[in-house]
Amino acid sequence: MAGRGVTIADVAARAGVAASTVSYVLSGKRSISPETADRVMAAVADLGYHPHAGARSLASRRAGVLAMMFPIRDGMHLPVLMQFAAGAVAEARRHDQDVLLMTADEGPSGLARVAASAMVDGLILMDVEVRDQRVETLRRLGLPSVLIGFPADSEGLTCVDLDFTAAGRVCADYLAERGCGDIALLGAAEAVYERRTGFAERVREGFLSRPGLRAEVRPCPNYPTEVQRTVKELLATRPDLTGLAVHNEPAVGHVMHALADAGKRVGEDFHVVVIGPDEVAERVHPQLPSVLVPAETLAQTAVRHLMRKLDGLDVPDSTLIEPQLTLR
Amino acid sequence: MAGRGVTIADVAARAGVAASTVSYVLSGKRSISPETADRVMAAVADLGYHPHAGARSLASRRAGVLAMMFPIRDGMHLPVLMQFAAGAVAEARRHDQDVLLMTADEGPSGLARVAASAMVDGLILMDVEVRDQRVETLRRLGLPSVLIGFPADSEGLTCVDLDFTAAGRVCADYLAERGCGDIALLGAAEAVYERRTGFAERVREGFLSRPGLRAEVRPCPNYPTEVQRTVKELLATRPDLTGLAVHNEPAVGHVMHALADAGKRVGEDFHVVVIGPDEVAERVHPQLPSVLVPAETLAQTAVRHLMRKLDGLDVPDSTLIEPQLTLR
DNA sequence: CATCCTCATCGAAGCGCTTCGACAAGACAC
DNA sequence: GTGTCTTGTCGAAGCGCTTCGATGAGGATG
Repeated sequence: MAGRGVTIADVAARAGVAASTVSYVLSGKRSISPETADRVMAAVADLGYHPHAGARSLASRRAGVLAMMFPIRDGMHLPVLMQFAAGAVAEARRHDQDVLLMTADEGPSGLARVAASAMVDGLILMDVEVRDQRVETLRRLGLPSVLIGFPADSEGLTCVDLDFTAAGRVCADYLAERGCGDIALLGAAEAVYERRTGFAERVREGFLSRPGLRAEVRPCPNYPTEVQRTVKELLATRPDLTGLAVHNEPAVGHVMHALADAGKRVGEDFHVVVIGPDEVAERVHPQLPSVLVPAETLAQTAVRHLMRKLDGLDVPDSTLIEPQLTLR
Repeated sequence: MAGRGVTIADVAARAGVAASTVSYVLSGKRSISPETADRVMAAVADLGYHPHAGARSLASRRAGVLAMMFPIRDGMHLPVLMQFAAGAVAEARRHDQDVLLMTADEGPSGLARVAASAMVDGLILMDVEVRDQRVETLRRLGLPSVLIGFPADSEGLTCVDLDFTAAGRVCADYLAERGCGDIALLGAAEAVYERRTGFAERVREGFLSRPGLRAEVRPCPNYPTEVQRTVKELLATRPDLTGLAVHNEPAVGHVMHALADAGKRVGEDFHVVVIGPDEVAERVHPQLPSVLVPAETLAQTAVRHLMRKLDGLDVPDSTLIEPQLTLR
């Protein structure tokens, strides 16, 4: 009943077959008669057998483990990462894989280590930047991988990301439907723009793409006082503004405060929509509609793509996930 | 230079020694002459050798991997988990260990699986509850482990947690020092209290322990409208209240709003302190002081304790981490 | 100068699994 | 009844590493 120390030989002995037969029953790689298979499975259950992961990976050259490398860095929005991690683990388990956690500060050498030690079969790289050091190493290692985000040169890589253009567009649509003709997007902090120009650009593009609106995009710093100042300036220069999209998680609370100070009644004569995770939009007053990064879907997609690659199947080079608008 | 496929035999050949000698150089388990060691290390570097993790774990009965099982559940505060995860990975790497990510919904059978497959050497169980199903399995498996949180019966287990009593006390102290004589603690949602009575009790106890204050503790639901109602009721029944501690992350924004509605000027004639992560306290206006769960310290402590256990060393059964007050 | 240590190194066994080739035993054709 | 396929099973080799016992070369000792 206890699992510790039960080997395939024990199972074979109990079922009265050879060890290799047990292996074939478990992997299904050769046909085995139903009677034998039943006996083997019964023995497996009785003994609580689980194959030794190391032995298996040594013999089969498959570790049954995926690595997930995620960023730990200022300005990262942690809850989304966590949802992502949870989604990835759940999906990986459906494919009988486990997930090894790595952080970006291990850098390229971390990648080299797990690759060379055959510790993992594949890799998911989160929060990939336009110029990402790890990408070159990744190419060289030839370890199957999926990236979340797009590096400058995504040639030959498999990338998955939120469709930020669509996200921008969804926000503009939402505001337009509320009757706003004069709208603005309060963007991410400069630092984020610098790191990931592509993604900020795409949101801008989507936001400005709806015809018939006076729309503009402003970057916005993270510090509370500067958020307030930015909002005040915006309202001063655009007195007819009635709709605002905020794509800057830490700023949302302060934006709301500044709007209240300026006498705007959000949800009535003024409309705000957030691009960001649910918590941020829920924890302000009034609660706001939001376009969220569907972390779980992203994670699932990434893991599935990776599994397909491990199985030698084709996957699209680039996959964009539709944003979802949640009304509150 | 590429690492893939380089074996200990390759290193041995290049250094002109036996494979076992390479192994001893790398592990330090037998004395090797400096000259030989140098030659071996040079070969290792030249070839980019990393031992095959599976082979190593098979031969040495040590996987070099720690499992971290964390909860995915409503009401969990995700950012803290993430900080925790990051801290654990960082500390684990310092001990040359990797971290396998598991989620609580794998339950006891997940523990059995990783234990029996010798995939991990030890286990960190996060967010342990008073009545936790996994604890019994854990005892039976005999896998070295460290728990974050305290189950009802912690006999024979190694547990680490924030010192919640101290956290409650720190809040009361902060408010008292600001001249508040009449204070209250707005607690967590009922659900959390039900699951983890111990921890809520301890905060209460600490908060009420400071003599000379009129203090009370109220549970508080998560929904915005109910938060507002709770605050209103509180202010109505206790007109002289000038200090509030909030131990409920999603509620903080709404509490601030309700206080503003009631004409309280936070930071001036009224004081608020948060028990929770930095982000929550930073993203409201005005920013609030907070007592944070020192996730990183907790994670480090947990990993260190686990490593000591793996090395057969003694660790205290129970460790309480001091809370930290951050002023803003 | 023979004896006994110590130190550095080697060779071989074995960890638990997968996989390849071999091989009986039927099933089928002729 | 001989020959040819399948089908189900077995035995053995080998994955890359650690570890144990053995060995040989010097030093120290008497």
